[in-house]
Amino acid sequence: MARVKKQPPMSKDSLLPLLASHVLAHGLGQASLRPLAKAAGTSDRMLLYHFGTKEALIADLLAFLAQAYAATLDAAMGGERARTRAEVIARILAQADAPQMQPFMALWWEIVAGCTRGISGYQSAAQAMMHELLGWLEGQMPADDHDPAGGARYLLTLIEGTMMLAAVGHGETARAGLEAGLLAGSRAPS
Amino acid sequence: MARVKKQPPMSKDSLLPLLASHVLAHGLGQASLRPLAKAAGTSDRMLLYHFGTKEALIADLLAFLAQAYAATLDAAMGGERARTRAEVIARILAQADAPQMQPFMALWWEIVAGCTRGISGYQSAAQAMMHELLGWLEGQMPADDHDPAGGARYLLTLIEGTMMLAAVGHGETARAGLEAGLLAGSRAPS
DNA sequence: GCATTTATGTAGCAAGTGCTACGTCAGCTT
DNA sequence: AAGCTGACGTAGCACTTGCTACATAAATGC
Repeated sequence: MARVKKQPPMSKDSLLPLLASHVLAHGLGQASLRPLAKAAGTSDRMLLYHFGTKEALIADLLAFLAQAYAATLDAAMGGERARTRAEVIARILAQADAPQMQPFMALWWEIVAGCTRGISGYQSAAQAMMHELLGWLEGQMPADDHDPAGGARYLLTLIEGTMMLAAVGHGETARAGLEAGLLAGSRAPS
Repeated sequence: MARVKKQPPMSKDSLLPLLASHVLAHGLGQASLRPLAKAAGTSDRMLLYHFGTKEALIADLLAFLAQAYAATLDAAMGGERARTRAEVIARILAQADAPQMQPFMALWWEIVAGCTRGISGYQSAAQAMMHELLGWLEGQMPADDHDPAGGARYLLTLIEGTMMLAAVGHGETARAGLEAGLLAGSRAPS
């Protein structure tokens, strides 16, 4: 008799990737137990069995997503160093526009919104992602940069501002601003 | 007989301020008809009667909030011009930290998140708010600034990046970045 | 072999969701 | 006076929400 294949018994670790991809596709705010369960091939009952609470599930999920984000960043990391700060920004914005990053971007603003409402899991996940990005940025700074640490923070601020403006349809505004600010600033101002 | 005082018959215009203050206090994502109605002193039935649909209500509400935001900005506008870009930023960040702006900030990220999910009302409200802020910024630029238009866009990008980092608890990162970038850039870099 | 733990299914509950059906009562027109 | 329309209240519907009660089947320990 062909026995029904017993899949290895479904743990948090096996569920999280499925849940994560569903959240990346459909958003965090609309994530409720039954749809999540269907996406993972189980029932809401089982999600609560494994995670205890929806809140705990979301917290675990955010931690997992932060780690997935770090991995995606690492994968996109390659290439030699940029030579100017403007070049660093250009590269990163190109990366951020890549389709593989889009779901993360959409998710990101939901996380930021959650932070302002004071939910603890959100705040720690957001800080982890920012920390990761900042570390990556420092590594990307030009070799001859004076103050790479401060510069990375400065560029991070510019980048996040640009992403936000892009998210609300003011991408052109940000691009014009970078043009006027960074390039004018990096050239010798007479 | 003391007649029951007929209050002027409750229109969109009389409802919107009440709805807006409820949303500013409790968030946009959790706003459902019955709580909104209670905050406005009516029933869900009446909200739908006046606005037709929850979606339409939210759209009207966002438009109203954008206008309220503009008014709040105008009220905070006073004073003479700043002398350097760094001073402009410092003033605006001080304004943004003011308690009266806090509910708007909390709301703002929900709007941004909504934009990335493609809801039309969100996008137009967000663009209106950004347009307003950009206009205000241009008026605040130092009198002797070369390229005030481009500079305002640059500063807007920096400001929004700073606000986001602050929202997720990386406010220090942004402050350090501004210190390293703007101040170092405005001084003659030898 | 037997008992306990672990993993899973089925049903359901109380609360909340947007929205509708239907009745009522005032004011207005004719 | 009759009829109509706009403004409101009361009930309710179908559905979703997070979560629980209960049963069971398999794995595991002794």
